[in-house]
Amino acid sequence: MPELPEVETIARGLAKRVTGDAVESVWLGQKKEPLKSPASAIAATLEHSRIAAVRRMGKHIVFDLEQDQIYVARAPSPAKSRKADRKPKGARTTQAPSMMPAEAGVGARPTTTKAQWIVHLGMTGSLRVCEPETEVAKHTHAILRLSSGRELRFVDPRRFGRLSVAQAGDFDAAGIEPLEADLDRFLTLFRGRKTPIKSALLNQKLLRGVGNIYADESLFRAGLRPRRRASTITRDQLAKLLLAVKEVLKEAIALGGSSISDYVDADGEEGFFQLQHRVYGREGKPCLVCKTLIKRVVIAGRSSHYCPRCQK
DNA sequence: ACTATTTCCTGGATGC
DNA sequence: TGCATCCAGGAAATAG
Repeated sequence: MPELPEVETIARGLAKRVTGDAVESVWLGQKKEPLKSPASAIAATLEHSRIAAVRRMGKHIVFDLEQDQIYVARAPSPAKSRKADRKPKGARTTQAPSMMPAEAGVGARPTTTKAQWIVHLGMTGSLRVCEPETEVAKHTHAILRLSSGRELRFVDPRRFGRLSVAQAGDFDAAGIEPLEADLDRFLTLFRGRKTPIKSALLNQKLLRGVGNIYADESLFRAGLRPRRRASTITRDQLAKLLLAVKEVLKEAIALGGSSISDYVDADGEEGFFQLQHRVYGREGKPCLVCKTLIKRVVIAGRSSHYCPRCQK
């Protein structure tokens, strides 16, 4: 269940491995859930693009792409392009268009277009760099063939993950980055909100990147119960919460994230922050501070763990 | 405009 | 051993 620290770890690992590489061809599976943009748009944007950078925005992994245009194709009529988009079901692979230099026309100048490939891993999504001969895992939904000869594969059994493309600059995850938030901006997020603070922390339109584990851990460190109404929390308590959120996220990034279920980073390494969890997954166990048994309640459909004594 | 609840998915764990 | 049931959870959709 990749949250901000896991996504950060994965993005860093991928950046190390594929920055500067180019996408030669793309295969997309027939399952439609993982594709947020049309398959044709994803393939067209990725193919023949260089990966200029890989970074994290909230829980999204953003691949910054650059593509040299040899010539600017005449825009096809809408009806024609609609038809061209309708590909047969099953394996979809597009071939490189034959670009004859003559077609470029005299005086045509190469231009570079910039775009982005955006990956959300959902619960069980993973991106793997592997050799072409590696057996294709079950639930593989996308394979990018790279000019280095390797492949970048998107695997996601539960299909909560999402792939999309955007023109450069068009993609902007909602909410503020918790690690960049200052107190004033943090305070405005909760002003007048009657929702439980746990729900507010999970709301990506407010704060991006915090998920169930880090919400629970942050609330424990701040001494706040998950059900506390956001608007009833004092400025001082929110200041403490912001510090707790940043501290938890930074510590988790330093340890490579939390490995529960089968999370591993781009190198197949497990994270170690799960060993630092003080409340998450510890229902019925003694609080590490006061020995009171940790409670679990459901908020916004999520398991929420807290110490009834340390958190008010 | 907010807030709360339901839905989508599969694999692993549990119970009989 | 086998089969049914439940649970995990991010975010979009739906309902209130």
